[in-house]
Amino acid sequence: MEKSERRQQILECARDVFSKRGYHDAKIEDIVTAAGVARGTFYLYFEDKRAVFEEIVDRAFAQIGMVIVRVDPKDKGRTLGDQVRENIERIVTMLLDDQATTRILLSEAMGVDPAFDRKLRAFYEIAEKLLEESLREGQDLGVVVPGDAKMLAHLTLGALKEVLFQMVKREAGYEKVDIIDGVYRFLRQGCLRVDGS
Amino acid sequence: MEKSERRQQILECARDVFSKRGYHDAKIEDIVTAAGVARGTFYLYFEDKRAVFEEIVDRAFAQIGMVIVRVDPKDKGRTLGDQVRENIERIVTMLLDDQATTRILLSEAMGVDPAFDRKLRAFYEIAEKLLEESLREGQDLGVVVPGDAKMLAHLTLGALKEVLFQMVKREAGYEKVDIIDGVYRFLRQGCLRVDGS
DNA sequence: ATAACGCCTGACACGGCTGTCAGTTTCGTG
DNA sequence: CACGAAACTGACAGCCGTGTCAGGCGTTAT
Repeated sequence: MEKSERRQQILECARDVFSKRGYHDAKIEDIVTAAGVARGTFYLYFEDKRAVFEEIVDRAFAQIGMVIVRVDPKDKGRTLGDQVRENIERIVTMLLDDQATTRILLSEAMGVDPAFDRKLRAFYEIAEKLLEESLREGQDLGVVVPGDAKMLAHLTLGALKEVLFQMVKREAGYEKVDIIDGVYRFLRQGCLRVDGS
Repeated sequence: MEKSERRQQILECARDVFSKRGYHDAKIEDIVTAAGVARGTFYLYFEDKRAVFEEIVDRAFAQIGMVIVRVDPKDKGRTLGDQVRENIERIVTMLLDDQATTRILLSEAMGVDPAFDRKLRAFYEIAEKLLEESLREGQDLGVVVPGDAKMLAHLTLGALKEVLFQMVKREAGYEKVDIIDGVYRFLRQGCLRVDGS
């Protein structure tokens, strides 16, 4: 078996094990057993446990980064709403496509170790800033409600994250299109229809 | 020092240590050092590490349970909107009041061990079911948008959780009232004002 | 004074997991 | 086939944190 091939195989097995057991409960032994190789082989391809984990997360982040497209108000072909919706669709599609990794991102990644936590936060902060800026632009254009853009970004991301988390954690069987639709409508109109303040 | 007093003291120190370092990175040594007692003393009051952690989480859940009040459509004194808002206010107040515990609940609790994870999920499921039912009632009354009530529950809880998480994780200085307001408005009207589907 | 009690102590044994490395097998090449 | 290189193996040493327990110390009762 070729070197890069084996590496990839171990990486995938590690991903599955992390996804199932969580970072701390995943033993190197589990990974190598899943991959059908000996303990030592693992260390030929990866520095240590944390290094594999980091690579899994890094790849996932890179993919997410690729998939987000800035909304363009001047695009005459598609409405702003469509563009937003398409972003949601691309993100959801990607995450549902590799559910094991998504499970890792959304529930196991935090609490690995302090240094790793910082790294994670740095990424989230970038994503968040991007969304926040977009929202602020949207406010100037009058397509986003006024108010603290940063908080709106948190609210939005939180809602999306939770639904996806539920989707991958329990194997709750939403259809992809239902998720996209549900999230989009929630962003457009919230959920309450009460009078008052 | 009295028994119950010491117990409480160790509990609080444990909470702080867990909050700062996360469950796995928190050593018994850290806890007893913080409490200014010897290693053995800890084990006079708690079965083991996991038992303290469980107690911290249990107490927090109990408190949350106390604080949620069912919305009553027949209440003539307060509108439904006010009642929802008051629920948000009570929850937010409680969680911001003990930020260390909130930090534990929102970021360290998952991934402790498989058995504990199940327990956590059970709780969330109850909270979720409660909200889901309320939303469904609301839909019958026409004060909640139509659509999958379970998904609306996830979206709502996710948005709330994320904002609180940001609040306690970074020491981002929102005012309590801003959070309550932000969340409430998000639930009432979402954030997008675009045309189309 | 001393016994009995409650509370506390910290050195230590134990177990589990990691990362290593000397040795083995497999592969490719002349 | 024979030889070197490359890939793999798994027993093992070392580490680290846990939970224990035999004993210490102060206080109250006799």
